[in-house]
Amino acid sequence: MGIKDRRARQKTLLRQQILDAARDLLVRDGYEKLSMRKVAERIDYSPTAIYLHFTDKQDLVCSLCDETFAKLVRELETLPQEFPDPLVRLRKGLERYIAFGLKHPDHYLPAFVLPPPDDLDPKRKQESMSADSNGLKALACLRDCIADGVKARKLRKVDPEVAARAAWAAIHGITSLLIVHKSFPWGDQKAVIGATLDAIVDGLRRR
Amino acid sequence: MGIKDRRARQKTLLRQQILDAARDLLVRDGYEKLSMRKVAERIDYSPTAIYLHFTDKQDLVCSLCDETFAKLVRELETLPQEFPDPLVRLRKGLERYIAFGLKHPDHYLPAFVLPPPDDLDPKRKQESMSADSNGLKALACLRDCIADGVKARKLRKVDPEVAARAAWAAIHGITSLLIVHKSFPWGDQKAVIGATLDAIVDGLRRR
DNA sequence: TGACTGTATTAACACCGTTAAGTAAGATGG
DNA sequence: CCATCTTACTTAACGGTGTTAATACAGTCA
Repeated sequence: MGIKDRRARQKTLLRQQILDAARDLLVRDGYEKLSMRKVAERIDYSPTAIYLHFTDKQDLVCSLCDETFAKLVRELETLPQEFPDPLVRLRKGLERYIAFGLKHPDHYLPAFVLPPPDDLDPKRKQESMSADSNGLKALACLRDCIADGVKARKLRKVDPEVAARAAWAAIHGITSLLIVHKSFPWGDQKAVIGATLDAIVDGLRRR
Repeated sequence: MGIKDRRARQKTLLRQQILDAARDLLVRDGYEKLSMRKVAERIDYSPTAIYLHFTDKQDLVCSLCDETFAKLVRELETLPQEFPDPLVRLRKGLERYIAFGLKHPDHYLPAFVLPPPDDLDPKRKQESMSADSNGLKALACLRDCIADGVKARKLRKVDPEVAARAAWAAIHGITSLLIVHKSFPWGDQKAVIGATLDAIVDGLRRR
């Protein structure tokens, strides 16, 4: 039954072609310029062909985002072996998160900043935020890091779940602001980033 | 020469009508549903009539945002007399900022979260981010509060400008995430907000 | 060979922001 | 009072969007 296989292979291949084209457009022209028609044109298919692989534009963008999440997670997962000390690991992890966002703004934007187009479809919501999604994996890295720090008595006895969300909020804040309001008079960007990181780490450090 | 006056009055009146209609649509149906045509329909004018009062959609939305900023600033400016102690004032101010965002998500979204549609026109950028804009006034409140705290030796000797931006980033992070990812499993929202505020305030407190 | 299956296309719908051209009413100057 | 001129406004249209329905066309299987 190799025929079905070949069909499936071709299908996933085209799917990846679509994803690649969309990502290209995203990186090159920015988020608001991305359109189904342009993606289709780039791969020499009719616009409707995309709908055989993605239910709609949001689905396409979500798939892109998931690839992005996966990439971010891959960068964060190696942290424990790189930095055994939970304190420096925390710092480095936060730094790496911000750097990732600033390096891939057009991925960060749809994944974290922009509101999901329709708040109505609950199926997709669950799916895009399910427990094993890459989106939550990244947060889990942070949570584990904090939990380790608490265990090692280097951090205060906080609820790692809550503290991770708060820390995430803070680094998301600086990341998204720097991306979205590029022309804001930030002064020394690195200083602002540093101050944010200091606040987070100092706020959690045991004293 | 009352005629010119009356004309001008009518003009600003219609302008305000447009703004009100747009705000209504924004609050009622959310940001992505806002369209020039719907605004026009709501005030019984043709879509193009709006262009006599606003150069384009971005201009309209920016004007809405500015009204929003003004409202926020009004809520923040009274803080010094309400809370003389810089430490509690800082805390209350941050709380109030977050509450404002959560209470008016459809104002907060275009004003702070969403990317300005085109990054090309430098004139409007300067205008919307000029030193005396309401957007910067809010940040100035925060900066002054921190500066007061440093002077009163209640806060560490930080650069108020940098610290204010970092603190802003943090509260913007939690505010925007709560708005944009409403269905995220936040657990106890208040706990996360509290943890963020604790981190900011504790990070700045003198010890 | 004929029916079936899945892939891809064309045409169309209902929107969108925005512009160009035209209209009609009211103010102004003679 | 009439002609002109200004201003407010509308209609029609352009080029774009996401998405759907109907259709053609290939390859697979009985």
